[in-house]
Amino acid sequence: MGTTQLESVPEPKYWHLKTVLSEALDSEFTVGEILPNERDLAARFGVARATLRQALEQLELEGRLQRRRGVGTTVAPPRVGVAIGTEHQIWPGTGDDAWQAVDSAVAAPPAAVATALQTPREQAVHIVRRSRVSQGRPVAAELLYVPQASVPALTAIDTPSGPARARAVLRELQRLELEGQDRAVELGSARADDAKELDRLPGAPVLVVTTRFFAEGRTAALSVATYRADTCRLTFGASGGVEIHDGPERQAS
Amino acid sequence: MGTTQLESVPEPKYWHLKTVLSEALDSEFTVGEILPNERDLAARFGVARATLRQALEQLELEGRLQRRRGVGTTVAPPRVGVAIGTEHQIWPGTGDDAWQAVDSAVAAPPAAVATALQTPREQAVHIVRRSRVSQGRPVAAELLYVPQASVPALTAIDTPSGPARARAVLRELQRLELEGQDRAVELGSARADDAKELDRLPGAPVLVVTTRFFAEGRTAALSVATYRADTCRLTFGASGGVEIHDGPERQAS
DNA sequence: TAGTGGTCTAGACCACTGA
DNA sequence: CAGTGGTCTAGACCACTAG
Repeated sequence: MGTTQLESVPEPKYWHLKTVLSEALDSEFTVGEILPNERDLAARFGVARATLRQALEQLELEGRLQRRRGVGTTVAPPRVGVAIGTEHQIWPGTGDDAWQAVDSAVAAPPAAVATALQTPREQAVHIVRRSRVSQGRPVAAELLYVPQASVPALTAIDTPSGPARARAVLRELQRLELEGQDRAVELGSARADDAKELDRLPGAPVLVVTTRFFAEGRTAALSVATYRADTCRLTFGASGGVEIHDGPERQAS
Repeated sequence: MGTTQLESVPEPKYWHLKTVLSEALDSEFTVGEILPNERDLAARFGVARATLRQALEQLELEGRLQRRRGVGTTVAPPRVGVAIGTEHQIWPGTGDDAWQAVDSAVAAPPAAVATALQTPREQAVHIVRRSRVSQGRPVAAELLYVPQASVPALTAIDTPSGPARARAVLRELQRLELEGQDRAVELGSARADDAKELDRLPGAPVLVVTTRFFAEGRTAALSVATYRADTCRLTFGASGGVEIHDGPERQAS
């Protein structure tokens, strides 16, 4: 019996470190400020650099910090609310929807995509690459898969390459009557190509938004958009966004 | 094995390892199968255990693996699609919506929550805890914040504690006319209490779904639900879900 | 109690950035 | 070029689970 040390579970050092740093960020740092380098920080807290890095990684995952090789660690601004749903209730590319067409090609889709599109495997589809920028920062990279059956007027020959070609595919797609759509959000890690476009390292955490567009009784297009998980908050519904989660907030502004 | 390092850019070992393991999971393992332990795997690939762990962590983040201390590493089943929006287009707790009321209390909310609710700081609110189970596994833990003004008929005294009290709050809430709602999804890391409920370690990656419920011209309730990011795919819209992202799929079955 | 994953250390070297 | 974060190593011990 004696002392009740029920929850005297030794808290991991990196967890405690994260808490301490998090509070320091709230009270002693401003957005954009550069933190001391990892070696100094580790020494200051009396831990190995790897342990310090474990705490920093968590904070970066939560959008509190931003780290760049060769530069340093800075205090990240609050996550930017990115609207999902409003500009996608319609065909992609309709109106100026914050997306910018980058490129387009005709190629066989990944197996999983072919399954969702209900097209035979090895059946080439249009693949349109788009990127989304918000407040001057790249926030998302998208691959849009469009079966050739959805844009029958397009022939591979008479269209230019690059952004113009991508826009041509989107334009043709908009001729169909959109009957519905389907969306899913899950956590993923950035592929090398997406990472480059998002200005992150490969493997960076991303929110993968998969959207199926239905028309003519089938899946007429499939969008796979990867959003930077560290800097983005995906918002759904009418108003702009919610400024909430569990952690303490930076400021009211 | 001899590593193919003939790439122009030296690919990190853990990244290459992850690719190799991912392909092995597709071809040589079945769901639920136990992998060799980390020390053996590291030796087999000729890397340090920390490096091997970096690859495993990525695969776990992507929902390919499941690791449990004291047990081992197993091949995870495909992510379960969890519907968001359908059972939340209405007041929480309406119908049997897969959520289970756990507990309830009256306390001062976190500062960020008070801001969103537009209630004065230090103003106590009802806090209802619910958990969501899908296919026998806990997938989400929710904290629902309800200002006392939204449920005026409730007095703190005459209601029992525990689940019954939680259900009473929900029941009162449903008397209001829901005027709209607002949702946001972002990446977070599990707090200690949520982690315990989700059967994960603190800091585990979670998808935080924040929903504001509007009634009587104000925010009548705020829900903060944390979903296991490793096992969940949040689905929106009509049909059940999409089975797609970039990675190769396990099997159709 | 044996075996697992989780944490931690104290180094080393590499890739990248900016002056 | 110097300084940063990113990768990697070879250990050690701890917390947890199950037989």
